[in-house]
Formats: sequence, structure tokens, C-alpha cells
Amino acid sequence: MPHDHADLHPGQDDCLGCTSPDLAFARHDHDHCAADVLARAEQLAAASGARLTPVRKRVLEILLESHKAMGAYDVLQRLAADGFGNQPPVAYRALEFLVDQGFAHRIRRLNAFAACMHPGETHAPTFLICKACDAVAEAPAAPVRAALDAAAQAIGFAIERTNIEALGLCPACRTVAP
Amino acid sequence: MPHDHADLHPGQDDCLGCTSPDLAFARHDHDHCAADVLARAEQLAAASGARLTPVRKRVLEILLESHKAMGAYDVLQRLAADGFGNQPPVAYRALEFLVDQGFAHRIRRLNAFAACMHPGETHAPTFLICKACDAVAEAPAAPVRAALDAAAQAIGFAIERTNIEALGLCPACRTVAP
DNA sequence: CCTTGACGTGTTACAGTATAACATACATAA
DNA sequence: TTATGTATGTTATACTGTAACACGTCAAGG
Ligand SMILES: [Zn+2]
Ligand SMILES: [Zn+2]
Ligand SMILES: [Zn+2]
Ligand SMILES: [Zn+2]
Repeated sequence: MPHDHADLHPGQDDCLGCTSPDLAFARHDHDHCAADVLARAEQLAAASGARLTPVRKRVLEILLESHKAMGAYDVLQRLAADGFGNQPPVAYRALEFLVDQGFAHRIRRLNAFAACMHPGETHAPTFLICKACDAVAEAPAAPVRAALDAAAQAIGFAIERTNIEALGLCPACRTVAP
Repeated sequence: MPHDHADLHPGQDDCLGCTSPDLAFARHDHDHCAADVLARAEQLAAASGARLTPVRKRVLEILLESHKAMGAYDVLQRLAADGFGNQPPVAYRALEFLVDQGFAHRIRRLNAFAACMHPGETHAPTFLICKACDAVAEAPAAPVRAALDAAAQAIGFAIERTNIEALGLCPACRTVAP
């Protein structure tokens, strides 16, 4: 989904940075980053008939405020402050919707949720979680998934869903604390 | 660690089945399977100085009763029935020890724990979880881990620990419920 | 011998995560 | 209109995990 962007270099016809895997770990124009993902999610929802209601959209906005994963109860606090319900199911249901639609991912290692940074694109989510700054990036996972599929196929196992998560240090935090 | 096994074919000098990844999904001599792993764990503990105390050993035995993952509270119930403490920390501490020693793995998708089926061998654990029969197998993961390392290295991320889990249908359950 | 310190176990109490079940509201369709 | 499906809100409860302290054992060092 091409879009205008003031910072584009001459001859650059799209904001390539928006889909870069390491963007989460680098300083970048995150307002643009988040707005772009939100717009794409809205388009996808409209196209598929999925109802991105106020609560659900608000939850996605909240997740998109940073590249960190948020616990359901943190999301809930924000929702309550915005006048929505303040009971756990309110947050969990909205999060479940977003996950089902592919607009968010569940990071099981953290008992938390993160906005999907490239909704619509089919991707076997693979997460790199920085233990120092808590940022979460979706890494390019095609080769990982292929290797996993091969291992499964070798023994006749049919994979339906995967959770691939790696904990470590992002490029920025590595240099600070070796 | 070679060992005697009555079922070995002539010319077979070790129980190769014990390390086969799909063993968890196939009918097999599980008593032998579990006893073998337990013996290996005991040897490793003795060699490293790690203290495989009664509670810890009992927890490993409990995990080894099947190829399924068990929740900490299920383990705890069993411990209590055996006369050990019946408070959560008793189970969690023993499980933590086993995980630290590489005698068990934590399956985050299930909030549960499973015995490691090849302790001592360095392995980046990758789990195949059957959603029908709940069996959990550790798959050969070297290629998966290599692909993940490559993806991480490409953006300068230093991986420390990984959780790679796949949910699906095992060979046996596939044929029953397509 | 006795002390000291490390470690393992047991307990209380609590924190954090998640869901079941029911009530209400609103949309759309028959 | 009435019915039906879906979304939201609420109560209550279940499930998962940890902090902190008390007690016992054992080995090292006085
Ligand atoms: Zn961003
Ligand atoms: Zn970082
Ligand atoms: Zn077995
Ligand atoms: Zn199965």
C-alpha cells in the first residue's frame, strides 16, 4: 500500500522503512510508522467486513504507541481512562479480535500483546524481544518457518499455528551493555 | 549413552528409538523410554554436582509418565499425594530446577512443563504440540535455529534464548480426524 | 565440639493472568 | 415489528506465578 511521505528520497516511491524488520529497534518516525499500520488495518477490516469498532480501534492505537508488547491489564487501564469498560473481558475481547484478524500478535513469553507491524501480509510471525529495552520486532521468518515445516513434515506432523520467539539484545542495547 | 534393551534387533547396538523425535506420537515402550531418560538425568546430575533431590526426582518422574506437558498445579497435586508439600512454590521450584538443568522444558503456549527427552545433548528446543492428543515432541531443530540466528544476525540482534513451538496434528491424530 | 553459612523444603500470603456466565444495547433482516 | 446476531459491560471466579519468611540439614572452619 503506497503512501505519501515527506521524508522520501527522490526516486523512492514508497516508505520502505515501514516494513523493515529492525525498525522497531532503531530511532524512527514512529508517528508515521503507527499511522501507516493503523490505516492499513482499517482498510483491511473494511475490505473483509470485520468490524473495527471504537474499543477495538482504540486498543490497536494503544498497542501502536510503541514497539513494546503490552499486558492485557495495561491495555485495560488505558481503556478505562478513555471511558470504556474497566473489566478484564473488555480488554481480552478486543485483543482477541485483533489477534484473530492478524492486527496484533500474542507474545506468550511476555504474557503480552503487540501490534502487528505488517498486517495483511501473510507471515509466520517470529519475534525478537530485547530484554533490555523491551522492544519487540517481527523478524523475516520465511526461512525459519520453512525449516520448521520441513522438520514437521519429516515426521508427518501438520503444523497449524506457531509461536516463535527469541529473547536477547537488540542492536542498540548490545552496544550499551555488552 | 548406550544401554541394554531387550527389544533391540540383532546388530543394533543402542536403543535408537529413544532419541527419535516422533517417538512421542507413536506407540512405544514408554516405560523403557522414561526409565532411560531418568537414568541419563541422574547421571548428568551426579556428574555436574546438581542435586537431584527426592522432590525434584519425583517431579521428573511425574513429567516422564507421559509425553504430555503438565501444568505446575497438576504436578503439585501429585506431589501432595506423595506426601510432599502442597503449596505452589514446591512445584515451581522443582520445575525451575529441572528447566535450569535442562531436564525439562517450559511450554509457554500451554503454561506447562514437559520432560526433556534428550537431556545432556545441546539442543535448541523446538516443540510440536498435538492439539488432539496433547502429546508434545521435541523436533530436530538445528536448521530452524540456524534460520533464526541468520535472521537475527542480519539486523544485529543477539539471541539468548528461544521459544519455538508449533501447534497442530500429530501423524496419528491426523489420520483419525482429518 | 560448636558455629556459621549455604542450600533445600515448607508455609503464608499475595500478585498477575484469563475466562465463564449473564445482562444490556444495538444493528440488521425476516 | 420481531427476531437474530453481535458487541459491550459487569460480576464473579478460575488459573498461573512469586515474595518473603521459618525451619531443617549438612559441610566447612573455628
Ligand atoms: Zn515505529
Ligand atoms: Zn533493546
Ligand atoms: Zn515415551
Ligand atoms: Zn496427536
